[in-house]
Amino acid sequence: MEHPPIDPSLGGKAEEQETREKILSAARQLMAQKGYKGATTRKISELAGVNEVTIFRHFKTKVAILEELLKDILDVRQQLEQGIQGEYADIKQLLVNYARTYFNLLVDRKEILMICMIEADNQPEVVKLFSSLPVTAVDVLCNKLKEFEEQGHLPKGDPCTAALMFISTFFYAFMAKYRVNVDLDIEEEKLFENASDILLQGINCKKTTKQ
Amino acid sequence: MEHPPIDPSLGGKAEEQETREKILSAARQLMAQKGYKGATTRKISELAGVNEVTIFRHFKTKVAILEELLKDILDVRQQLEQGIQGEYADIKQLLVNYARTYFNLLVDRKEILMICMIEADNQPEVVKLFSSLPVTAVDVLCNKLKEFEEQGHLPKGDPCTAALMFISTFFYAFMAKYRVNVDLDIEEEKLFENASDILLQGINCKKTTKQ
DNA sequence: AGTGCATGCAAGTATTTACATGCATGCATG
DNA sequence: CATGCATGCATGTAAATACTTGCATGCACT
Repeated sequence: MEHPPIDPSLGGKAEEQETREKILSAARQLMAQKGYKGATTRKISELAGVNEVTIFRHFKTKVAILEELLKDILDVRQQLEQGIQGEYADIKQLLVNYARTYFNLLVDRKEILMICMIEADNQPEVVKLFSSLPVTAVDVLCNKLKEFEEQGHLPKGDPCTAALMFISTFFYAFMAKYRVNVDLDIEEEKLFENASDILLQGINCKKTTKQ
Repeated sequence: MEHPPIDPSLGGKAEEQETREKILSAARQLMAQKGYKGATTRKISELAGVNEVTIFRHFKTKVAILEELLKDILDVRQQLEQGIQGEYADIKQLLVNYARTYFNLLVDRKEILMICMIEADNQPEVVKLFSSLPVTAVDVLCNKLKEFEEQGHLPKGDPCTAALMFISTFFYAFMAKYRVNVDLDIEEEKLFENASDILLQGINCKKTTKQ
């Protein structure tokens, strides 16, 4: 019923794109909440504001919608590595920045991540997609910490566990906020900062750090 | 078809209890994997090795099964507090012990926790049940750390974030292992210990701690 | 004016699913 | 032996669900 703005660069496809996007968006939202089975094609069509048949004109089957949605998780490593490459005043600033980058990546993909989590056992490939984000985040951070250790900027330790703890913290904060709606009683920026402090100094350590 | 061993203490109810338990166990397993909708009464009956009708002789409706399952999460605080009360050689030992206690509590309830996570948006009360475990774990640990700070065993800091980081680590490890089947490349006991070390000393700190 | 294309609407189909009913079986206990 | 009780089995039902088909509408572009 809606018609495309006259935009020659899009050809005649603007309308099609729009409905397709509306369907995908509605499906993403519903599947994240209710799971694949809970997101019926009827509900999707209602939320998208289109007729149910229209869904099947755009997607051969319901799983095709899911498969389309799942394409959005990939290529995360690059963004994470970018967030860790720049110049920072000190390691703490790097950590705070990395925490923010990672948390925002999670939030940007929250619906798809939820779908993967919920559907983990029904769609096996989904597992890899889901886990790839935190696993990559741990890996990238771990490598950076190792680098610091080799350069003498950090004492030798267990960078993998450290990275795991750091990433876990924001993974949990993310789940608490967007899946379970628990209030953690701490602002995100404050959490990034305090967690970075604790990761660096621990809770039992005098603050005697250089730089 | 099976008949109860002659056990007067159980009266004539042993048989009934047994099938009931078989149904609950099958439902727990399936719902944790496939979600509430994915666990059809037919599949439950097959896994339980009973006839589908038998399910409805024991439970009025399918949700009644779910409700029954959800009763198992409660009363966690007591167990967590017990695990933190005893005498320990040093704070690190206390942390390692607490980590183990918490992780085991998660593992013991893994199916129900997964169900809660998956069904979070469909069964609203479920959310509270699910979140209660990590939230309580953070709370109990946070209180203990505050106590240490007041007694001068730890410098003043941010015990809440510290507790959150610690609990998050094992929450993530738990999810990785039991939901996503990711191998973290570290044994659990080792993880408990290394995480405790890092929480206490950080990664940028000379080991000059009294305990 | 005419053609194509995306969509809406009404109706239908085959399957799945939660749940019901009636009947038969077999053990246990009085 | 008789009664009760838990279960199996066959069958049924009403709703939901993924997906189909046929037809009408209205905009866009030629």
